[in-house]
Amino acid sequence: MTKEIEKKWQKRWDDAKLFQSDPNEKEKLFITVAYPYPSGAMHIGHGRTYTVPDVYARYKRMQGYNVLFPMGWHVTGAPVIGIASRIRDKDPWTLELYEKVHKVPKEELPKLIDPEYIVKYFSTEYHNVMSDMGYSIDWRREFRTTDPSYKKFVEWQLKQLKAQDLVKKGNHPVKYCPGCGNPIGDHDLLEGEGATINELTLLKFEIDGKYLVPATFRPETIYGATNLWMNPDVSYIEVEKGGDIKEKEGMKEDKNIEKEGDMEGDREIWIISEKSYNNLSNQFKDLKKLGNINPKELIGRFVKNPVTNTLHPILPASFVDPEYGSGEVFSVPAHAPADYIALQDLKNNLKLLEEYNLGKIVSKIEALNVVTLKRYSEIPAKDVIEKLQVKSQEDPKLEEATNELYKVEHSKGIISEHIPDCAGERVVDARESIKEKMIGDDLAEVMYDFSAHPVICRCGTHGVVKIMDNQWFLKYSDEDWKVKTRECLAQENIIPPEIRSNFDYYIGWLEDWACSRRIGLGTKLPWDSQWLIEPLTDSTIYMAYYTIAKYIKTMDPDILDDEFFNKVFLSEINENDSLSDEVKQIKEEFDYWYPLDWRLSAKDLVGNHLSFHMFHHATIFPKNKWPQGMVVFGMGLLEGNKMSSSKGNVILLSQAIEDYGADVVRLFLMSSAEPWQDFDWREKEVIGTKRRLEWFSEFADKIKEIKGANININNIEEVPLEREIDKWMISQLNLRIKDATIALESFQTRKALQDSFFLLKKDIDHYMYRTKHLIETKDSAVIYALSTVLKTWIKILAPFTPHTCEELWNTHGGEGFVIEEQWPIFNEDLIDVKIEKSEEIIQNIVKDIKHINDLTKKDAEKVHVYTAPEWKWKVYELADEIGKPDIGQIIGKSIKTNLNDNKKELSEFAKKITREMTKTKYVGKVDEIAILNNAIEFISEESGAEIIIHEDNSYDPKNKSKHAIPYKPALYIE
RNA sequence: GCGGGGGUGCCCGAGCUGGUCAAAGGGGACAGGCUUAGGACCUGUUGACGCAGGUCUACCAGGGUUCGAAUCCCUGCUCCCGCACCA
Repeated sequence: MTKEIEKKWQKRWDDAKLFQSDPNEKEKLFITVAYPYPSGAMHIGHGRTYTVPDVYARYKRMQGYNVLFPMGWHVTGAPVIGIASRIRDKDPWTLELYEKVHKVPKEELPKLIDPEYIVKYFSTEYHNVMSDMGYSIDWRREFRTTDPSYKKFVEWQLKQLKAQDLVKKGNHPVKYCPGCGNPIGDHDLLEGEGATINELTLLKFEIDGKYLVPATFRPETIYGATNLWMNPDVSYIEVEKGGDIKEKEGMKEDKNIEKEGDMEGDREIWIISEKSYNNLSNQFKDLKKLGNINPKELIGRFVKNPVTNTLHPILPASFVDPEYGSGEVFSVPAHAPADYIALQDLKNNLKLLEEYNLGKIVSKIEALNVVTLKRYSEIPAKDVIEKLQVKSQEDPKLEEATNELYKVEHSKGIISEHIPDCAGERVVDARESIKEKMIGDDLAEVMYDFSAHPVICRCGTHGVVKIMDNQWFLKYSDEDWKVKTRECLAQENIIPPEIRSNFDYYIGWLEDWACSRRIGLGTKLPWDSQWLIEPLTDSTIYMAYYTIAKYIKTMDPDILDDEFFNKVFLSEINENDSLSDEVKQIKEEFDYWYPLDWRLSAKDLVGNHLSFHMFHHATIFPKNKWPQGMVVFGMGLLEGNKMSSSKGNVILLSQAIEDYGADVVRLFLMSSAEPWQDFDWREKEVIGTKRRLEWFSEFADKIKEIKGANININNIEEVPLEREIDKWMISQLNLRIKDATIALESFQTRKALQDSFFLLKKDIDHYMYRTKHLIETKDSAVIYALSTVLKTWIKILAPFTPHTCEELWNTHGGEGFVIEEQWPIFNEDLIDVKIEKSEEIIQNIVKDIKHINDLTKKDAEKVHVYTAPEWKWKVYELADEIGKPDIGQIIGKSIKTNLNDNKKELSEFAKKITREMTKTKYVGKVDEIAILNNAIEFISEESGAEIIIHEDNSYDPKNKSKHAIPYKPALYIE
């Protein structure tokens, strides 16, 4: 039933072309949300992301804006290539994922061996589910990022950047699988997820004209080296470096290329572990394998320290990992707990000392201090080992000791006085300068390694760090560009505001970005066709493309040259231009919609997509075309756990629509959290949402029942309202409209619904409960109030639950589409705090009577009510004017204005009011007698007692009337 | 480490430009009403104490500012997120 209704309205909107937005005389609003990368089916997390802009778009249309809400598909990139090949290889994990989680039908599955088919299949899936959700998208502008005309657009953009000298050539390390011959991301890994690439410095220790090349994070500790470690049980090899220089050609082409050590060096022979060759050969491409070396022949011999020129012995150590670095370690016992303890172990290992005849050498080794630390001795490694009671090389606490010391030295360490050149410098600074100097003097090289081993590709091969060279980069490090981008940020609205400092941070932090790739779907670099444009780079200013997509999609791509895009996007129209009518129209459309008003996107894209978006707009477009606003989204949880397709912890959006209907899904997603917060899909609460929406649908029937006739919201019979409770209902309605409107203005969908749906529903419940004794009488004021509420309510909820609202609108006499109605405008005059107060007074009296009944364990038969006399109101007003609970002032002024002859009574009450005024806000005098009389039936019914309202205290046996306070009548219960 | 954001009642979560906050709303639990019955709906209870509408203790911990702090300031503890070549 629900489904039919939803389909019906979707078709009617479509037939009426409601969401096809073209330039007109109205004020425009252009909103986009990150276009999806369709490599899988849409789940409820995506549902939230795309519902928010739809709600906002619908809301703004009702406010009279001409809203453009388009959608496209970001299909460029590498992941689908991997997915396709895994499906081709019948990888069981992938097959199960696509069959069970993404629910791809059996007959479609084999077709997913084609990456193009994958994105086609899922972008169609996305399109269909978005339609089922009722999104108000202008589908005429739909496109994929592999469309020929889009490629032309991307090419134009890159050429713009190149012309502005914002593109350069360089090298970059990536995770790489030698087996597949491709770079690999985390999602391509069997093992080693989360491993990062660390930069190490490889130092050259000379022996016989060859080099041992241990790598380190801490080149400054070279001054504290005492020996080298090699693992006698590992195979080592000799490699020739720098013999072949054919790769130097690239440098001639581009003089801007940074000086790279591995290209400069002369021919050298290095000794490294056989296992590290795999990794190093991908970073130094001029590395050539020579012969094997027996480490046992080297142990006991001496190498030369590249900086101090001292000679260090080579010693055996089992802890040396042949896969890490070069499979060699230089030992700094003063500052590395592992080295310190390994040395201790060796000193005590007489057998080993004898085997290599090392006794004399080892006994002479003394730890050398490099770094001074407060509260540590000259040999901090020893301090830490003793503190944590590390027993041996094998002790697991050794790692903890190492981490602790590395951290402290990094953050607090100062280079000791006896170290030449950098004495007194902070460790962080000295580390950089020493590294730079050594590299400059050809005494060191930069190398990369994973933070954790092993890293294994899905194909089973061990991954390596490969230097991709002759890469193209966008110069996000360029200071002028950063300045412009910050300007762009400064003029944007950022929601939530806390994110602004994040953006600022990222703009500063971003360095040059590799914008070219070897594999994936995408556009070729216009000036270097061996490279594809990286998929974040091709999606920075695509919002501009939406504005003209409906025209250029069908145009011959050859026409779409630089001149065309320059005219459309960058030129000012003037009389002399000989633009064709077509180009002119396209340009006018772009100028109408741009700048973009709102860009919505997920939180994790702040550091890349969204920042790039600002970078590119800032440099390509003039200021008046810069984006105006950004809304950043939180994540989705499922029953408290993080949603993840790859772990199977998702509910597909199509499934949710099937189970609950689009409107329930929309309502839940919009009401359970604000867009930037994480929402949690809990089935129990979804069901609760469903019930409440049903209640809303049935509300009209309830009114009909009271009225005993059909309601026609187009023709509500107006009745003047006399009773407070009826005015109260209208007051609440206006209050809820007001709060919801303000909330929606800043995308607070949750607050908007909280006010306009959940709290308003409570108000209605209350009102109907409160007027239940009137309902049988077909009270015309009640019917009027409820009908008015219904009519407004349907409108307010229309952006959230559009199908339900259209249906209700349609079946209760509404004309046309409800989403074409004017958004309700609240009437400030009808929001009356005094009315609210009077209802509070009634509720409090009922509560108090019940409370007293409970305490006295008796049921009241008669309740006498006494209201506060005039002078007490005056005192309250006076206190309110003073504004703070200053008893002296309140009493003083009260006496001065002669409010009561009985000074004692006056001061007693003044004391009371100082306490009261911090609890209850003074909103002006209300006619308590009238209020009470209007509610006397209700109070009597609720309390089960006879209510007697006294205008004076002629009957007051227990002298209770003196307790009466404004807003708080005194009670005497019999 | 760098950067950002948090810690609220059984749970989730609002409030946080200081007083109307014992603290919204939802979920759960309990009681009552409606009803043949109810997981549906409505009403109420859900920190402690109190035989007259009140009092006390409370918003991570400790300190401070203030007539007054969940809300402002300092200190500590603790949790979450991002840190790149990837959408």
